[in-house]
Amino acid sequence: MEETMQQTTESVGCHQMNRTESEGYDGAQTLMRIIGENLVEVQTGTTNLLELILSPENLNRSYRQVIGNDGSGGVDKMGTSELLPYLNLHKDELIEQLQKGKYRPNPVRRVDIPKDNGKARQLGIPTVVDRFIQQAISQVLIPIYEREFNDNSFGFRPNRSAHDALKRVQEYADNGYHYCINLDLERFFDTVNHSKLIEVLSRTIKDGRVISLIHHYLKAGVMVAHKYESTEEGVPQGGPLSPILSNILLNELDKELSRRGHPFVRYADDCLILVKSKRATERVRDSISTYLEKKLFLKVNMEKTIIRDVRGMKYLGYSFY
DNA sequence: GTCTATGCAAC
RNA sequence: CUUGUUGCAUAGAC
Repeated sequence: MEETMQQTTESVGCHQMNRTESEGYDGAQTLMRIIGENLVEVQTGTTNLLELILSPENLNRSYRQVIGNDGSGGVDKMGTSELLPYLNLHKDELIEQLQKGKYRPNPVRRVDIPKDNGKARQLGIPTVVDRFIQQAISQVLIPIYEREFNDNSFGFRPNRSAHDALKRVQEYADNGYHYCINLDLERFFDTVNHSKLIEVLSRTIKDGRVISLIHHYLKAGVMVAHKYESTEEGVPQGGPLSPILSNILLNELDKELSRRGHPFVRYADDCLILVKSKRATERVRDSISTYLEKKLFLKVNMEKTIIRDVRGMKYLGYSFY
């Protein structure tokens, strides 16, 4: 075990780019330190973001996260156990391709899993190497976007739990917001509009190479029973990068709700809008639905979008009473 | 405070 | 070869 970790540090942490571009490498090191220690001062407009993603520290963290997540209880860790040998052989080539914008992600693997309600959830599972790279991207985007995200957004974010979200709903309810609209976005992950997401990303991320890499991940396609299918929309359910991408897009919804003065609580795609009067509920529901469809290109499921008194409302697995 | 390992939950 | 992010709990090592 300890030997494996030692190997890890050497293989993933070893940096061949250091020889050819020591200046860029040192810059990345510095940026890494700034992001880690002081979120406020990092310049998101940097064009050095890719170097930050490919820095040894970030890649090491990414490796350990990907390995650690696999159910390594004992028997089945075949997928991730192959990552270290692969990186030992190909990491220089991999990093070079990523730097030159030549890297092409592999299609995701389609796996259907049954949901509670009997329907199937379609997972899109990237290869271990792509999970590794996506994790590295995610780790750099998280501190950048944590500053931009809304205080009422709770899903997929560090130091924020579903319980925190419920407490926030309770606070609003106690302050006179007795009615709520529970928006249901139809197959949200599968219907994310690539152009819109890239547009929103580009406002903050100024390193075109990173934008391009993420775009390639969105378009990587999917293998369904040994047949390739292109992906024109959606983010893969199962990619390490997908949670933050979903929050980046839905942060636009948060901003719109704030602009209109509507209190809300959002956990991933599960959004609760709170209003004081019953009469306002349908008007708000309809205008926000129009916004989601026209501006964010997301479909609202009107049948499953429920309006009711907060008391008795079921949210994030709990009921209010 | 950092880090391993189980287990549960939300989406 | 059922993936992912996040949170909580328990045990243990510094």
